[in-house]
Amino acid sequence: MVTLAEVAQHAGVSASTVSYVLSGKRSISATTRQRVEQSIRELGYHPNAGARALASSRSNIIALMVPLRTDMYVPVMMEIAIAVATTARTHGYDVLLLTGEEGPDAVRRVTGSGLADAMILMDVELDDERLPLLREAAQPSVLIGLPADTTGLTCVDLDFRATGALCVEHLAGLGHRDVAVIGEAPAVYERHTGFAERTLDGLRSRARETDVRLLHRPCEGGYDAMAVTLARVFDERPGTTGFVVQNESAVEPLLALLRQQGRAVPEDVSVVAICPDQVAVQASVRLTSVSIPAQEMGRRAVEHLVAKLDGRGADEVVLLAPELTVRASSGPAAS
Amino acid sequence: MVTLAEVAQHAGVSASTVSYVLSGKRSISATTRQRVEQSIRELGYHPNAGARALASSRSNIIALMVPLRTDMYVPVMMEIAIAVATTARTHGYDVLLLTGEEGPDAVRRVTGSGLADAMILMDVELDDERLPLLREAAQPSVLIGLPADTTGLTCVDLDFRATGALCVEHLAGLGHRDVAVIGEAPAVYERHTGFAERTLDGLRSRARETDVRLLHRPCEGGYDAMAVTLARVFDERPGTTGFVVQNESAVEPLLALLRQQGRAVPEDVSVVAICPDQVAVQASVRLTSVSIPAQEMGRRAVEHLVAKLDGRGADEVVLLAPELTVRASSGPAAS
DNA sequence: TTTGGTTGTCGAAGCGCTTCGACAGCCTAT
DNA sequence: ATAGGCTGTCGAAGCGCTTCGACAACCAAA
Repeated sequence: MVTLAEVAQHAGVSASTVSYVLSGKRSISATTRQRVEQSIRELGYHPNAGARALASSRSNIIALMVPLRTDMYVPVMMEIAIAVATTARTHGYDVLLLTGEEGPDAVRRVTGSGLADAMILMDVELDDERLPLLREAAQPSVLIGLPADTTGLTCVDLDFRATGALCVEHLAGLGHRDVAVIGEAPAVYERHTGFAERTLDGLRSRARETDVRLLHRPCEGGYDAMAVTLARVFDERPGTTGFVVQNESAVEPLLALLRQQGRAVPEDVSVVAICPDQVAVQASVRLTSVSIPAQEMGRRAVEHLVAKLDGRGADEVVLLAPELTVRASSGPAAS
Repeated sequence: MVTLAEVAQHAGVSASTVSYVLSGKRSISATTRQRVEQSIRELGYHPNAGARALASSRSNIIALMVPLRTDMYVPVMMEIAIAVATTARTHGYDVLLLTGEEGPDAVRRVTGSGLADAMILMDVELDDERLPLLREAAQPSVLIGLPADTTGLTCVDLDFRATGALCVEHLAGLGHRDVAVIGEAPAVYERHTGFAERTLDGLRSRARETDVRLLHRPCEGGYDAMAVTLARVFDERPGTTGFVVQNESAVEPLLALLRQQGRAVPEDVSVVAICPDQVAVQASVRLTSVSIPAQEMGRRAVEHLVAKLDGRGADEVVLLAPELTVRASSGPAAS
């Protein structure tokens, strides 16, 4: 294990000089810098992370809390996590992976131990237990998601209200009057996950404005659950011609069932999904969809955090504008 | 920020005593221990991670390298990652998330800086550039996956060879004579990912033994790619009655296409998938499948690592035995 | 009573780094 | 020539913890 002192000796300078070469916090003559850099390379020196953290009280680590459950949005979570990790690296940070399992304790542990300089939280509930801790914490944090009370917090999320509105608007514009919403699993609503409720909000308010009748049904993923839900939908509203699907794992089952019932997409029934683009283009019908900008969210979260760590940037709620891409699953309502 | 010294003062003991209470490395009288623990609680003390790492040269962090690409097995990767994180926590370790992006440099950075005490690598290629570094590293490591040369390494993986054999065996036992294998995307084979080749190996050798004719076709995920592939299969082997699918994102498209062509599953055609159980039961036909024990793999990897860190346990290759669950997608060959 | 072994506690050294103040050397303006 | 301001470098003090050796205090055996 090569140390700073050894590099200094090898280069014939003092330890502090080597440190300043590394950090760039004081000016160093070109010749000295080169000599030091040469020694670093020759000896294969890597600064010790612990020592650095201790001396500078900066760990250069960002903690990322991911939800423990894998009952929803797995690809989205993964994409966000990877975007966070790669973006963090470009700013010289590493990422610590925490699962939601520990809950508030994890926040205490991280803020108390100086393990991480900052935190990113995913899957935030409307009234999350962790929020008070974050407000008091010395370390900055960013939420991916939107809780009920955002004072003193910074959040990044898709504007799900606008997303809901956009979906209805699209279908209304095509002449659909009866629209069914296939929502997330009931459990998601029960734990008051913000995005699900906000989407519903957007759907409903725009439906009112455009004179669309809305039927909202939560739905577990999978074929069987979707079959039951779909039967109920057509039972209650036989004239349904439009679908908005928020549950990723209900999309393909829905398409299969519609096909099976002889309802053509998009001739008889239009489907709009809220899902990552990748899912939309891989489906058996290329789906008209509002994409979930997972990478963008991860990237933005890290950049906000880095700004805060550098003393720039203040608390702020960033809602990304939804974009609807028309593909092959939606068309004019049959009339 | 409360320090050890402050706790010591508050409890009326020396710093080292507090340290020994925390670590349990020396015996402490019950009364002293209680007094110290009381002070820790009252002051809300959390040991500083950096200081600890520096003094003990142990960071209590395990690095996890996940593949950057999300072109395959996303749910599996996610499940492994979460299993690693939760298992690590039960042993007092945190997990650092690294993406494959940096490649060998990431290994150097981690081993050089003492950032982590150990590493877990996913998505290992047959002849991975990172392997030589791992063999030399002071820190122990575990691979999830199986490279060509495993000397000096410890690996955990599903026995994909046996998995392939098991799939063929099941279909052969049902009387199928012409079996098509829908493989991973061509890129996966090109980069010599071990599991894909080993599966193929197992499929082929058992096919030879059971007198089954095999047709292997790599396939990008998605509906369109599957349609092209399927057309080719029936073109070349019209008598095909069995399918083994390794590419998760080809499963649902395959089922949809078969249905569309009027081929009933499992009456006309049997399908066996290699995928997580969750995917198998959520499909439009409940799939006969060999499950990928993602959680188990993550757990085993961590436990091996912890054993090594404790001075127990040696290098070893652990191949988990595959298990085939018969569901509704396979049945006797029509004859 | 002395000796020897435990048990529980303490003090001090040091892990490898950052950072502050000091200062030598030089250049420019007086 | 002198004062003042830069630049580039160094020494030393710590960051908060672990850990080693030392050593009182006690008990049991001789």
